Parts: sequence; C-alpha cells; structure tokens
Amino acid sequence: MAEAVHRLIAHDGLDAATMAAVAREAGFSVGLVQHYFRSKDDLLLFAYRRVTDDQLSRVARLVAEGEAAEQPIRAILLRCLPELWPLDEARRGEYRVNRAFHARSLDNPTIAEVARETAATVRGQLSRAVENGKECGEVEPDTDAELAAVEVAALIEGLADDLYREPGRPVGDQTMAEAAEAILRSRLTRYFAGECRHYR
Amino acid sequence: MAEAVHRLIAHDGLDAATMAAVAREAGFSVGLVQHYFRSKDDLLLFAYRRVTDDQLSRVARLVAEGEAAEQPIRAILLRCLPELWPLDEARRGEYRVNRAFHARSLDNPTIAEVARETAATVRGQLSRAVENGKECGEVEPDTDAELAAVEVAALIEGLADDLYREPGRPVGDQTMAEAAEAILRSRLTRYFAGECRHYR
DNA sequence: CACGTAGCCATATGACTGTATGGTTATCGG
DNA sequence: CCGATAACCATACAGTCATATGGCTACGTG
Repeated sequence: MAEAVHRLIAHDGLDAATMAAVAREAGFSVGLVQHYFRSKDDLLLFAYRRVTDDQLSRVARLVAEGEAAEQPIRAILLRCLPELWPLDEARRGEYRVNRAFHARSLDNPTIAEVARETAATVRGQLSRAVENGKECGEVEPDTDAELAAVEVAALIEGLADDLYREPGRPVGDQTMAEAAEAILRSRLTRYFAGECRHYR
Repeated sequence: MAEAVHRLIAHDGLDAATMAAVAREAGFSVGLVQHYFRSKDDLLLFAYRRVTDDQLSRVARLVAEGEAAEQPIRAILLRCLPELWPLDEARRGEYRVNRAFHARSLDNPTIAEVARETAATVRGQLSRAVENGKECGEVEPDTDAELAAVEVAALIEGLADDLYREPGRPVGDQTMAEAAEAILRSRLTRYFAGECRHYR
C-alpha cells in the first residue's frame, strides 16, 4: 500500500493519493486499506516514513561500502550525498514525494516532525563526518563541524531543487548534474583538504 | 483577493484557499471572485506571481539602495539575499506560500514555469553580480560566474528551509539565523575577496 | 463445537469542492 | 434617456472525498 501511495504521488501528486485511488493502485478494496490504517493521515505518514527511511538507508549503505574500501571521508561523502539528488527517474519520483510531503509538513505537525528528524539525521551524519575528518587529519582542527554540516546539507537540498527543475539546462559547458557535483566537490574539498593519516 | 489567498495559504495551507474561503476572507461573494478570475487556477497563479514579484522587487530595492550608497557588491548581496529568508512572521508566511506553490508546481506546468522564471531571475542577478565583481576587482577574474550563481542560489534556498524548520535551534553558540548569515557571508567573502577599485 | 478475531469487501453517508446559472444593481458613453 | 457593460450576488449542480456501516469468509483457541 505504501508503494501504491508512492507511485501515485510521484506520478500525479499528493491530491491523487485518495483512499480509492490507493486501494485501486494496490489492488485491494477501500475497506482493506481502512483496515490497516486508522485514517488517511496514518497511511500518508507511514508512506512518508518509508521513503525517508529508504533514502537514509541507501546513504548508510554507500557510507559502509566506502568505509570498507578504506576510502577517504571526502570521497565517501561525494559518493553518497548525490544519492539524495533526483538524478534518475526513480529518484525524481522520490523527490516529488518528498516535496509533496514537505508542503504538507507546513500544516501537519506529525509530518513536520518526520521531516525535521530526517534533516537532523543528515546534518548529524555530516557533522560526525567532519569530526572524524579532524581526527584522521583530513579536516583542519579548528573547523566548526556543526556549521559545516548545516552548509553542506543546505547546499544538497538547494541543488536538488535545481536538478529537478531543469535537469537538462547547461551550466557553462557542463550539464546541470555535472555542475552540481562540481559544486559539491569543491565545497567538500574545501573542508576535507588534508590527507587521511590512518589509511596509507 | 490575492492578499486573501496569501493570508489563507500562509495560515492554513493551500487546501484552505477554496473559492468560498477566499471570497469570505476578502469580504466578497464567490460570484465576484469568479467574475475576476476565470478559474481557481487563474486565481492561484495570480496570487503566486504577486508573491514572487513582491520578493524580487524588495530585493531589487535593497540592491539599488546599496548601489546608491556605493557599497561593495559583497555587502549588497549580504544585505539583500537574506530578504528571501523566513526571518520574521511576514516572511515566514511568504515562505509557506512559496513552498505550497512549489509543491503544486510538480503537477502544474504554469506554476512550474513561474517558479523556474523566479529561480532564473535570482541566478541571473547573482551571475551578473559576479561578473560586475570581476570588472571592479572584487572577484578573481577566472571565477565561473554561472557556477557561483548556482551555488549561492542553492545555498540560499537550502538555508531558508532550515531557518523555517527550526528558527530557534542553536548552532554552536549562535542562533540559526546568525549561523545562516555567517555561512552566507563566508561563501560571499570567498567569491568577493578583493577590493572594489571604483569607489574610494 | 463455539466463538472471537483478523482479513476482506461493497456501499451508504454527509461534507466539501469548483463551477454554472440566472439574476439585480450600478455606471457610463451615445 | 437607453442600452450595454461591468460589478456583484445567492444558489443550484455535479462530482469527489474520507469515513462509517454492515456483512462476508476463514481460522486458531478455549
């Protein structure tokens, strides 16, 4: 059912995700959807949580892979953060779902709380990455980790909007996707400028 | 009527802006609203345009003031860009309206076009600011103006989200607003590092 | 066997929605 | 003065929505 909600919102917007439409899309009756979800808000909240959890766990997997391969933190971040960008049709759908719920979070405290938690998680991971970087020598010791985390998180979000809006627009002689990655890389390179002294 | 739409969306979300509610809020009858707007979409589009025009003209005014006072470009940008942030109740309302329409732009091409134009305008102004900075010596001549504009625009947008979500959260020993300004300043100072050779 | 509970469904209900209709009043150019 | 056009209104209409209702299986437990 959550997948049905995802598909409907990604394809036709939040308003398309009515109880009847969700039931039809999932191949069940309206009654069954009601059986599992006390109200429509419950259903939407569940679906939203699923999307954010999905994104965060994909990022976590990429981080783990990078750590296993003993890559520098800078490289790991540069690999995992664009996972949050709408770079293919699946993630463009995810973006649409996210933005739809983002709007709903303006009036729905429960959804706002999920959005807040998700943002805090990303920021927390970034902040921890910077702190780790200080320990291993990639980052200057006097860097404000929290401030850097806020900046990079904001940058990611803002670039996601641009990427969605005009994926094909050229920026100079690059594609928008290349430009976004270049911007992210230059920012990360600024914070993670040193060499890790643990791995070789 | 556009003001009524603004108030309703800012206070209770896009769904609250029904024809009946708008008419009541504006003190007119439903029929009159219909008299001036062919359809609800027309009404919403008009209201959205008004909000974005408002924001852009406020920014333009601040830019003009800064230019009149012969301030360096860096200072002008640092003064006018936070105008787009939800730093007081009025601009928080504006933010809510913007985000509501942002979500609607996912399904409504006309609204998407307005959003695209607005983003392009901001980017264009930023890009021009960098080019001007090159001429007057504030900016390194080999800076990619377009790339810098994309980065700063994305940063502004992303920070706006954070500012709205948790205006009171402390970042280190600063408020969120101070942190956002510090981040913006450091980014601007990086691009506009030189002295303007025209004034003084 | 009984029986409660979970899974499952079709349909009724009542509240809202945007828009259409058919009007009245006022303004103003010829 | 006359007629057209704009301003303005109440209400009807057709549709959609979330949710409530009542009933149907099937199954595990006492």
